[in-house]
Amino acid sequence: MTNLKTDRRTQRTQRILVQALVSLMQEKSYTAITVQDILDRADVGRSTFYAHFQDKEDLMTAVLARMMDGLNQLGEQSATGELHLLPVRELFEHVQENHQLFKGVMRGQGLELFLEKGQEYWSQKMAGDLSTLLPAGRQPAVPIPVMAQFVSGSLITMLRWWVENKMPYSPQEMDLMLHHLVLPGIRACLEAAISP
Amino acid sequence: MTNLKTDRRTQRTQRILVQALVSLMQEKSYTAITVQDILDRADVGRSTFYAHFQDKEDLMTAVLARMMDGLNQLGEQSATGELHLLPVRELFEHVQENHQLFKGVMRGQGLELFLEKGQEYWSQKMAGDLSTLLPAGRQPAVPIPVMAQFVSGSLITMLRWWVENKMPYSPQEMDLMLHHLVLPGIRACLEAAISP
Amino acid sequence: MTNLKTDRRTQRTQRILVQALVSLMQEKSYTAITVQDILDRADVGRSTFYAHFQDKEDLMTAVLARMMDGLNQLGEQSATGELHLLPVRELFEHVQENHQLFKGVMRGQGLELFLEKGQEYWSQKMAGDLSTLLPAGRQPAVPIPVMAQFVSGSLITMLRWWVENKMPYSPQEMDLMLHHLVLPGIRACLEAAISP
Amino acid sequence: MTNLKTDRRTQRTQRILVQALVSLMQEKSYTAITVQDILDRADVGRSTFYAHFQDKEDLMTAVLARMMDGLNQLGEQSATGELHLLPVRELFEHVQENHQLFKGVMRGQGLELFLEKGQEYWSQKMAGDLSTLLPAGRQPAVPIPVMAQFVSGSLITMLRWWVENKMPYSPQEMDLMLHHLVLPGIRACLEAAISP
DNA sequence: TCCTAAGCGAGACGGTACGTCTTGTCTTCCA
DNA sequence: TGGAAGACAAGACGTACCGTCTCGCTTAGGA
Repeated sequence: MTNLKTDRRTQRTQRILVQALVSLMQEKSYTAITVQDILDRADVGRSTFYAHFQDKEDLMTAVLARMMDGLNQLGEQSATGELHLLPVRELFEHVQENHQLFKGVMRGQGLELFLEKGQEYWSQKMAGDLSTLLPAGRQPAVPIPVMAQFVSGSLITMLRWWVENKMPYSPQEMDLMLHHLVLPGIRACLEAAISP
Repeated sequence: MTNLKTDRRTQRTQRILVQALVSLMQEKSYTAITVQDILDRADVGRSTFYAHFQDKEDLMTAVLARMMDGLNQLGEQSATGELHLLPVRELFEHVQENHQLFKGVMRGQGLELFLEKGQEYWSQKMAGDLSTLLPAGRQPAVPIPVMAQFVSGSLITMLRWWVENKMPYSPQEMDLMLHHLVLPGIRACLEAAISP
Repeated sequence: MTNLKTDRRTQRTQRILVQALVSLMQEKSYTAITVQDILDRADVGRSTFYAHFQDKEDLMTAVLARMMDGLNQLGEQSATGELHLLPVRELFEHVQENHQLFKGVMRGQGLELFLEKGQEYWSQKMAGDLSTLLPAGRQPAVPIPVMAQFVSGSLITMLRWWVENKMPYSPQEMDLMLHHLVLPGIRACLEAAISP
Repeated sequence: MTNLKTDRRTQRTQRILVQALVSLMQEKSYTAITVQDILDRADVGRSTFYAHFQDKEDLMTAVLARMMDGLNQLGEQSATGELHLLPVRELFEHVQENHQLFKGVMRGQGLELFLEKGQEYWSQKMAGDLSTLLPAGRQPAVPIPVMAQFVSGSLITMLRWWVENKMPYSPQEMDLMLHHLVLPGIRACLEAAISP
């Protein structure tokens, strides 16, 4: 079988392309980057690009998937306390280290993709966590999906605001403030749950 | 003076163009709309368009400004109770009536512009309202701008989620849920304010 | 009656426009000149221009008519010897004095108009002169219109070449050379005329 | 080498474009032809056009170069007698066969290009031929370049007149008449040459 | 060792949209 | 009330990208 070789080459090319896009996004916004820019940076032919990805957006999706994987590992590592729902500090630290990249991601059309993927990812995670926190056999005052959306939305909103405004607070402070703002509402809604 | 005539014509043209874009956004996303589409719909020459707006984005800004003006009036009308910070119900009702338009606005590159303008608008409004609620001579546990960003972010996030998911709850319910989720955090932060 | 005043204004406007085009053609070719350029130079509104001339070409025709009138006067002044058919020296002298203008006229689309008008003008003049030189009741070896076309064509061709090549000979020399080249052929054709 | 393929494709595209322009010029004047017209006729994309030619004029130059090549071959074939300087009959015959094309070439801005290229081509050819006819070590009464310009100018002038006036004489007649008109002058100037 | 099929670079191509530019018309104001 | 000012529709221009394609080169695995 030729597949082994093929697969290895294939994966290498895709990795190179992803890296090229990441690298370019440190310099300009996703929208401003042309396919040609990526080809030049990756030293890859046009047809090769389109053999691996449908279009620029498809490649961006792969980039975001990688990012999400990275963030995911953060969550795994940190122990999740009672209502310490999200590894906020770790998240902000990680973003701080790659703030150029995140700035690129959050400008132009990339923003929509990021919001979509990010929201989806965190809100599902949230939904799961919240379910376990809910006393068995009770209905929360606000449906779980809405709460999940609220939490993940707040998180991403603040993240975006933080990066756009040159990270005026430390990750530790952001963690504290976010929990101050979000937790009371969540706790109230969980406690106010109604027995069915 | 020639200005009277000129101004009247000028305003008429700009209004027509804005209406054309709004009308088109009921049908497809902002990104998918071509300048030519707008010209055809508005029955306007290409050069005329570029005489009034730098590009499509510039026109979109004008559209959003109009929208914000419309929303602004909602806020004026409703009496603002103690912590009934935002006219959430009215807002969701208004969006419900124009949900096609809002869907268009929130897709593609329009989203970024909408978030930018919307966030800015609501968060400034919030910052003002919160200041008045803060007991005089006290520092809140979380800086006002952060709180304002949190509230307006939650609002817009939920709005977006609501429209994208086919408005599964009534405006009244959304108002209730949002206040359940947001207010406890705000109240806590304001009460936890520290005397300087 | 307003006609007097009106006519005077009308003529004044037309004169200003003609002068504006002439003035501009000292700087760039007829083709490169836009109607807007003319309006700016003449300090005249757009509609005014189109009230007086159909288009740029129409104005150019007026300019050329003026030029032809000027050249015509040259012909009148000089005594026409036996076969000294054309006032070549005077013509080249006149062109030399306005060579910037003529350069402009002979570039771009202006060339076509110039050739058309110039050819027509000179060749008709030629046709008349040649008829008188032809012994009565004889047919020339070459039809008069062809001869006229030949002479006027040679003249304009040489004129064009002379200006384009920075006028390498004096008007006196050009006169001499042209007559050396053209006259023998004409004389031969007239003498070889056949009795009908 | 990849060049072979590329060159072959490149030449094919350029040929198609040239043919498209030629084909269109049978129908309307060069000036009236749009780049889009050419693209449609050639079934070629806009960018492809601009990859091969700077603009419409550039393509026109290529068309004229082809025409000149065609005319050149006429000259090669015909034996050049003593003072039978130019293959006039063959030239007029060739033009007669393609008179639609030539009419298109000689209208609008194409005329200037045609005159430029044509004059240049024939006058250089003439200059060469005349030099060989000049008795060695003699100076002609009129400089060779001037004579060459005169001959080629007369030729093109008559050609233009002939086509514009619906070709009222046969190529054979035009040949005869042109030689009647041009040769005496040339012969005189060559004979009047002065020993240096 | 040679052969062969796949991955790949290079880049020509058709197509679409852009923002600029110029033209000739048309409307509105002003003297 | 007739002429000037200039906004406008129309549409061509040259540029920039896109996604498709054709072509040889390279290279690794099986014969």
